[in-house]
Amino acid sequence: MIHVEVRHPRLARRNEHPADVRDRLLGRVIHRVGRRGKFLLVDVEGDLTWVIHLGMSGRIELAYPGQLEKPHTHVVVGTDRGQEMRMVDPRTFGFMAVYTPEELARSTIADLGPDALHDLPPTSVWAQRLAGRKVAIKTLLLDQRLVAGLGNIYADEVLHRAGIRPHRRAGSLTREEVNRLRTAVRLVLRAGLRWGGTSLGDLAYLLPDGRAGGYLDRLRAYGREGLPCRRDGAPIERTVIGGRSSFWCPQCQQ
DNA sequence: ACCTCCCTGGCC
DNA sequence: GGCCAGGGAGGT
Repeated sequence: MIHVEVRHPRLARRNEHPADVRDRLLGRVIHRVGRRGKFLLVDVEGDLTWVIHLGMSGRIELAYPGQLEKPHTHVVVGTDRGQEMRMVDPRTFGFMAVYTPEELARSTIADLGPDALHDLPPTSVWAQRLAGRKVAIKTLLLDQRLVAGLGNIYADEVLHRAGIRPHRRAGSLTREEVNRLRTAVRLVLRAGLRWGGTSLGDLAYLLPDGRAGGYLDRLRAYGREGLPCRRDGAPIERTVIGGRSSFWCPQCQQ
């Protein structure tokens, strides 16, 4: 059984009535915790789905009541087991929502694509969905409706691994390139997980035990403007695509 | 298929 | 002071 205290109403903004987050979860039992892409999906007693997204700067901590709270602790979830879950989010781009089945079906969660790690579509499906599209492939990789889970860092890493320029029109990719892209998604995400994810300089993201993830030192493109490409030594370039910084190698990415 | 906005904090 | 930042939605 849980009880929720939402201290910053902005984090409950996705519910029509922000108080629903507290009221609908009060005294309920959690049945199952799942994930699709970057969305945490929790099945709650009473046919409710509790959706949690960390946005850019959100993190979840476990603590015991009374332990010193970090700044920007905006939601506290108490349990009958003593431990509490705290959502800390300086920029408040994260959110929590509690949906009925009807609300869930109307929400953007319903449009989420297959999870990039566990339900990666076959190359033929990728090819179909890319065909005729004029949008930059980088933009499409970030569109969670195609495949759910890639963010700005991993999109750049995937494109570097696949040897494809981020500005390429999605529809211009050959079957061979689509296949390389799909393979790269698996490789890059698994490597990222194996190394504990990408903790950047600000250490906003850390592993649950407080250590920094080690993938930053293994990045091949993201954040490496002017540094030598780890495949061929050419200096990595930075451009803006769809409003997001994009890093790529002008030599090994076509 | 683009832009802008939502926020706070860190860095130059 | 201005610029930048792991994301996503909404409007043109």
